[in-house]
Amino acid sequence: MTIPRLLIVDDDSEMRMMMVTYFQRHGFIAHPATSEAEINAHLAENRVDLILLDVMLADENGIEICARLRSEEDVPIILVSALSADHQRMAGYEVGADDYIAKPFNPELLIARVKAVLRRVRRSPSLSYRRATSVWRFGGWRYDGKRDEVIAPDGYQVMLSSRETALLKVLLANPHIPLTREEIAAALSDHPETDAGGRAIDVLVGRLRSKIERNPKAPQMLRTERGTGYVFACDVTREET
Amino acid sequence: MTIPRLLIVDDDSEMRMMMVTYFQRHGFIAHPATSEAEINAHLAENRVDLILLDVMLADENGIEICARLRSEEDVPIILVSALSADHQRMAGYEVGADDYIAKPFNPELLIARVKAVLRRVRRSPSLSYRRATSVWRFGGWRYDGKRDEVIAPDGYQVMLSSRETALLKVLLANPHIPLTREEIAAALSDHPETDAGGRAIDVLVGRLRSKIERNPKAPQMLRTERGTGYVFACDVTREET
DNA sequence: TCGGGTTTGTTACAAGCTGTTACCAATTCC
DNA sequence: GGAATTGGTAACAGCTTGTAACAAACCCGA
Repeated sequence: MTIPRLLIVDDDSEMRMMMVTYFQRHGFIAHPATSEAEINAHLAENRVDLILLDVMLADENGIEICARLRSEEDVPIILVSALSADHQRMAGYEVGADDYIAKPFNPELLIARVKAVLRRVRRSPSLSYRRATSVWRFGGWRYDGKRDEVIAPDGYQVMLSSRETALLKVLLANPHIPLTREEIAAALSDHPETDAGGRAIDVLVGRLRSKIERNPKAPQMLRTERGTGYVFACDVTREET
Repeated sequence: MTIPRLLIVDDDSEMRMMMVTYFQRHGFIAHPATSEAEINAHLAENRVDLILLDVMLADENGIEICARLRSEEDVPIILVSALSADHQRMAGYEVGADDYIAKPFNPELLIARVKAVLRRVRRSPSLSYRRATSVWRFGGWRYDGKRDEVIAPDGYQVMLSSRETALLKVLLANPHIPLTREEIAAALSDHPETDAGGRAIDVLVGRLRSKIERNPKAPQMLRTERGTGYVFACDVTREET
């Protein structure tokens, strides 16, 4: 039995890190996130068994995020919220949450409920959830997630390294959404903090550009958002297979 | 989608019948019960999708009943109780309950939570019993565990060494799950530590690739997860024989 | 028991991947 | 305009992986 992988989504950094370390101490693999973009970025590259989602994020609504995730994913979601009125709980269950836990919560009870949901899911010998990789199209390009093939508009295949592919997946999961280097690094690696300081992401972006941009000097798709990070300025369609 | 069948267990007859009729009005099939004996009798004759079990029965303990049921059945159980202290809830989750709802409860919320559990159950394909399945299929290939035969998509038989076969079996048992060299070594041998240091797994993987990959230089199934190990990126089905 | 073929692990080397650094260009801010 | 900040990228070094070649171990029939 593999170790359960959780994604902890909360915009209060203290609470977020508290939960992450608490779960890690109890034998889970736990990653932090703060926004829908980060969730998507993380799901694009990582296996996740369960998402603990705070309902009140800075300027996003956990209920809506939950609804959107559920409309395409099957990943278990437990909503966490200071709002404990019945109608608010109902709203959570209606968008497909597996459980709804009120803050403040008893940490042990939280773990028990997480385990209860995981137990139910784990019955099937299925693997951890990972965003369905099928075929993606963007600006004439084609990425086949199953074969890991990137096909240029002219039909030729382009070879990407695994890291470049991972970056591409993160970008495809967040078209038109500016991503900071930190967000990208967090989605790409299991040790988000180690990447701090270096220019690894910049170089990686440069390498991907050199392979998928017609003119890497004037990137059309993988654009720089000066002072912020990068944006994948390209419409993306996902094809079910 | 069939109509969910519930079993309502409560010794307070008014509460019991209230719940039964309430659920029936909301499109469920609901049967009443009052004791462990009745539960067993009902389970012996009927399909049940979920049991709503009151924790405090006349002279029986819902927690213990839940534990006993769980030890032999996989039926979802939601505990209902006037006891709402954290340690009492914990006790419920510990014996395998899927949820624990305090009395008095909001009926709508109860239905929402029942649905949440049922949704999860439906989704996960029913556990396939460990029958002696000996034929596996993966990406056009066929592996007959009984005869130890590996048949290529073109119908030709490929000869694998025993070690290669063992590796294949490990991979077939863990499709889509990244395995470290250590995990593979541990699964293959009884002396995991002896393999440390060497490149035995790498070479073994290379040899298997050369036999089952169409293009061993660009493996489709037995992929490398750089920095981690290997993944069998291939859907696997087991055939009953 | 011997002798050949087969299987398996080890080693060594080549190739490829990735992060870091350093330097330069572009942009922004006074 | 000039300084400061930010981003691009070439070059490099360290590390990981693939695999050929070799040797030891194993198997099996004569």
